[in-house]
Amino acid sequence: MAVRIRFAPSPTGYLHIGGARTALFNWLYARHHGGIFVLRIEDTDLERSSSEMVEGILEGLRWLGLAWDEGPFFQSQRLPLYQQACEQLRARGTAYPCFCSPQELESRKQASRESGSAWQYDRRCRDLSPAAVEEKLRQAQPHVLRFRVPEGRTVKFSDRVFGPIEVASESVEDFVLLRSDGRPTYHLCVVVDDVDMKISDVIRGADHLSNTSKHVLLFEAFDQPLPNFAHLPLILGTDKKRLSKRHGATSTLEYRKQGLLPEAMANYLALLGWSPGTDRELFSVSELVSLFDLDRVNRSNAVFDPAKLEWMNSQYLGSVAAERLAPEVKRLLQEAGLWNESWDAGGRDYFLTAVDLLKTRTRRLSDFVEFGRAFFTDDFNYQQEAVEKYLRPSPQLISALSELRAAYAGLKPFTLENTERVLREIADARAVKTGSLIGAVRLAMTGKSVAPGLFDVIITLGQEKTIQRLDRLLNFLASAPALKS
RNA sequence: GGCCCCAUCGUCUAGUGGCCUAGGACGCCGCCCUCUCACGGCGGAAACACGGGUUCGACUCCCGUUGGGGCUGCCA
Repeated sequence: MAVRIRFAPSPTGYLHIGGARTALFNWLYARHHGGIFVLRIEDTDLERSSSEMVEGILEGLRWLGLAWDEGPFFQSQRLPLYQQACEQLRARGTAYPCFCSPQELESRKQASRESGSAWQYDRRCRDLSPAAVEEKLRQAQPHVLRFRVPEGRTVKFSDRVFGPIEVASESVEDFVLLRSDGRPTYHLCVVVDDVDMKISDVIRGADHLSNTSKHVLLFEAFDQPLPNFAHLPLILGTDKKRLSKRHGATSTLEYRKQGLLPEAMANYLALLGWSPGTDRELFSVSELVSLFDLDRVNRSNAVFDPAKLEWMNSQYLGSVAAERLAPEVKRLLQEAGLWNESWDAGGRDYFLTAVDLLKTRTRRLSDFVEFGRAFFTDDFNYQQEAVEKYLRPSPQLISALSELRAAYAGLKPFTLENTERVLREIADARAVKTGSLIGAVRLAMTGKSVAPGLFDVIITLGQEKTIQRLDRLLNFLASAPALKS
């Protein structure tokens, strides 16, 4: 049987981490089995759905590289299909109109709660006489359509992750299929659509595990075979509560904004609830596709750990080619107003070298802008703590610096070896600790006490800029005698 | 409350009755490398929720307890 799977988000919220993981698992499963990945937007609750949310969800999926083969289909545009399905059920007697108003229901629910018993729809309208129903209908009494849950049944299905599940039909209530305004509900739509779209495997969050018994009953009512079900354990926040807006940046797109690489995100998400069974943790997307399958999906919920995600991102940042990072860094620099057009042309090599130097020291893309500022502009300040640490202006330091400046100005091949040799010689000759001199020069070059290897920085910046920056530091020292010594 | 599900280091996980004095990863701590930081390398602290069974033998199987999660909407 052809593998056809679907991701069916509801546009009542953004694509959060849990949704992204569900989408990823669906996508991986489809790719692994050479199947079709259908995207379906479940927007039957139109008050709470919005096109902005839809766009955000699509954007999130695109960012993660989860291309869909069919859709997006919108349930709001398939209403006739659901109406027709309802008529079918009605004709077969497996659905009935219910005239209880929300208020009535609420008060009865309240009453039963106060008496200490568990509430479930009391089926008051389940067995109204045909005449009574007709009369109420003629009076245009508002009503919903409910599913007639069979009695004395054990609903069974086998979940690919959770195994065999059995539920007594008594614990399933006569749920609503059609709202009083005629719009269908989720339970009806999923089943109708999964049948219509010939979905072979339903892979979704475990929050739907209990709902599945309703769906199984519906499939049966339509005389349709069950798809395979696979429920994914939920992703929880650090407080072990289900992930929600409350937990900060849970929108997937928010992570893009924070400088995450989509491949790192996908890699991290793949390992939440699934394991390849080996000690390896870093996988390319194509490796994930070939390794992934449902049989190694866990049953227990997982806590989302931002620290590990960030670590994984740093692994990708450090190992990926500078060319891959270039467009991302460019975007960030443009936003920061630091982008120089020449870096797309003659200055390309310089730009890529800078990216290479910085990438093992970054955990997020945004670090390129802050941590790497001195590579992209002359407009940087001397970090206060770096000044305090490396600029105790002793006569030796100052004369060593000016000697270095002079030596660098005349250095013929301005290479890594030469710049380092010269500096060390001067430090020795002036009885200045090499580390101190290096620290001071690093401050001159970057304004910071932390940076890539000094001589890498120097030869990347080039002779001219190196000298300019040494001059700037010398001026600073000359005009700042107030520094504590 | 009722129904369903889950339970290995703080977190993600490996483990499928003896290979476990429980392995890996993140985070944390120490050391090495070293011009700082990062990378990398080495080492350390850190877990089978509890109680009963079953078995020659349980992290692994069964039952119970506890804890956690989900559903219980004219949300999805």
